[in-house]
Amino acid sequence: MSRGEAPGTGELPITERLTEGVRTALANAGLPEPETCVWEVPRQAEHGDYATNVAMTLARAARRPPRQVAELIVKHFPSLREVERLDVAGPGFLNVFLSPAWCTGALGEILEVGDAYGRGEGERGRRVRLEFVSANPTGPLVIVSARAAAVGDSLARLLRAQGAQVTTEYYVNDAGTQFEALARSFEARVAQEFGEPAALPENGYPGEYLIELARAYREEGRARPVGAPERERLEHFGRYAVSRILEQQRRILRDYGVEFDVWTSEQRDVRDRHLPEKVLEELAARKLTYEHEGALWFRSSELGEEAGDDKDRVLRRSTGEATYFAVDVAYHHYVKFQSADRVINLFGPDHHGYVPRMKAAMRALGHPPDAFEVLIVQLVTLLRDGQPVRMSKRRGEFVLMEELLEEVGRDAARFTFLTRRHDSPLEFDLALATRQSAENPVYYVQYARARIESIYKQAAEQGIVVPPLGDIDLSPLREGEELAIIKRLLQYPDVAKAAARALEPHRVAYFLQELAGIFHPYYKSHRVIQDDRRLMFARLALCTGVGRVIRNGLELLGVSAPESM
RNA sequence: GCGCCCGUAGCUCAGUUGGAUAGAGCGUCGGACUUCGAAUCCGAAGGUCGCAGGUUCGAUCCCUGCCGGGCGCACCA
Repeated sequence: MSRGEAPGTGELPITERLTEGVRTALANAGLPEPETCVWEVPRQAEHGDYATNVAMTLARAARRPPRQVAELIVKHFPSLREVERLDVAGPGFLNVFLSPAWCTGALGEILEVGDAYGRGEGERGRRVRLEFVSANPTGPLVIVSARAAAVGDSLARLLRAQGAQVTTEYYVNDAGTQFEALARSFEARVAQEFGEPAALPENGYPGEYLIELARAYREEGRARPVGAPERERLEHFGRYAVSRILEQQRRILRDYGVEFDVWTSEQRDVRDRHLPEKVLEELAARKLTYEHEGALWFRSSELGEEAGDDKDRVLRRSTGEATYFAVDVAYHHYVKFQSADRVINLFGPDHHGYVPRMKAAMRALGHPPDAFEVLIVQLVTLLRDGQPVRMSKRRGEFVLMEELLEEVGRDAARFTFLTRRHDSPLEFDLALATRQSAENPVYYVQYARARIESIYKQAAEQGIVVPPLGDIDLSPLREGEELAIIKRLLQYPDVAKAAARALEPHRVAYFLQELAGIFHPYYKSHRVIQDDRRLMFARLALCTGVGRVIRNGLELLGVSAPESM
């Protein structure tokens, strides 16, 4: 049942057509309509290509046994060219068997849609603000940032592919105590560079990179603000260090394939615009603040069960200075929500205790509960030959994102991060990853695409002229494996859509592995290039479809799909 | 002590809003290159889904308790 989709975006995913069929059948049978109709791909072939439990969920409302509901659906199901047969099975499952002829025809549609295959409209009209990485500009990026960057960037791609308007953002904490600690540390390093005795401050940053930065500073012949007031000196050294460190971070991220639409400065875009003061007034006007012992508190514990925090939080210290929390609330309310109706943040696990107060604040300021989402990207435990590599910025020892990329490569790193759920901790063995890089699943997927290109190259060398894809007769595709591959390709739009909805890129990664996992054996046991021209062209078309979906899928993950490896 | 996340094959992890006989990769063992790329393929072994209850037609999934691991509980960020 087409709804007149815009050209180039393809037909509705197969499951949506089946759902339409079920709704029609229920209406014809005079039964109540379900809110949703969930389709799953059964593990066993005898259970069909798709199955739904809708009859079971509807049994109560229909006041009939599940199997009877299922039988009524079958009886009143409209005749769709997609469907060959409907079965009622087990306690009341509805099993759908797709029509082989329709499937091979659908391959033609996939080829026609091309790089738009798998795109959808589910998120059309939504403006999403997506923030990730946002590491403090106090040092180089480490491994967790690589994970967050992979997840965040892929989420942006997934949401955009579903029609959302996404702004990716890197928030720079270039103010506050950490900024000050950086400035003091750097000032000390510069002094040392000029041969003066200077000690790092108590909570300073001891890493090598500040020494290198100090050398660069001296070589540039900068005028040191010796004797200037402390505030000026810290501003001078802090700004210099932050801008250089950010430059480096941005370069590494770009090499990783991640570019941000917006780099927001806490100082310039929030504090200098006096947004914290403004938001305190707004919260006060809503009677959500109170004074206690000279500080201003937010009644975060009184905002209802779901939105509430376990205690109230300080917004303005007794010194008169706004807390990090207050600045963050202002930043979200005035900056992020000004240009978006959905705000998604990726945080590290050390910030998860921070989430309830932020949610409480967003809700207090009138944003719908689900408009503000936080995804916790769990830690990466780094191992080298089974031994944990401890990471601590304070102690100045860590494994850098740069080193990771050198050792295992961009594609392998991204794919590895994206084959895990973002909220599950991940163990990454560097030595193992390097040694096994040839067997890494990412190459398995990429190889399938490269192989397909290779077939075309081979065909060209033999002087075979392949007709335009649209002119190829696909009906010779009769093998079970061929049909299975096409059916898998047909699942792709549902996978892409579900991954975007659930904010789970790993679904795409697993799908691609499975697709490659049925393509490689097929390639091994069936010749593409052969004397039977009709069959050869049909198989070439099938290969093109596989390559197309692999490319589209890897694109969503930000992983390359080279023509040859 | 309180809160959040996590316990699935030797290891690293999937398991689609509760579905039918729990999967993949790596590792191990045994096979396959004179034919489109062997970064591949074929086969085998490997499980009390942490433990114990509960909810129902049905639980790896939901609820309760316990055990084990991670993280958080600032007028830090």
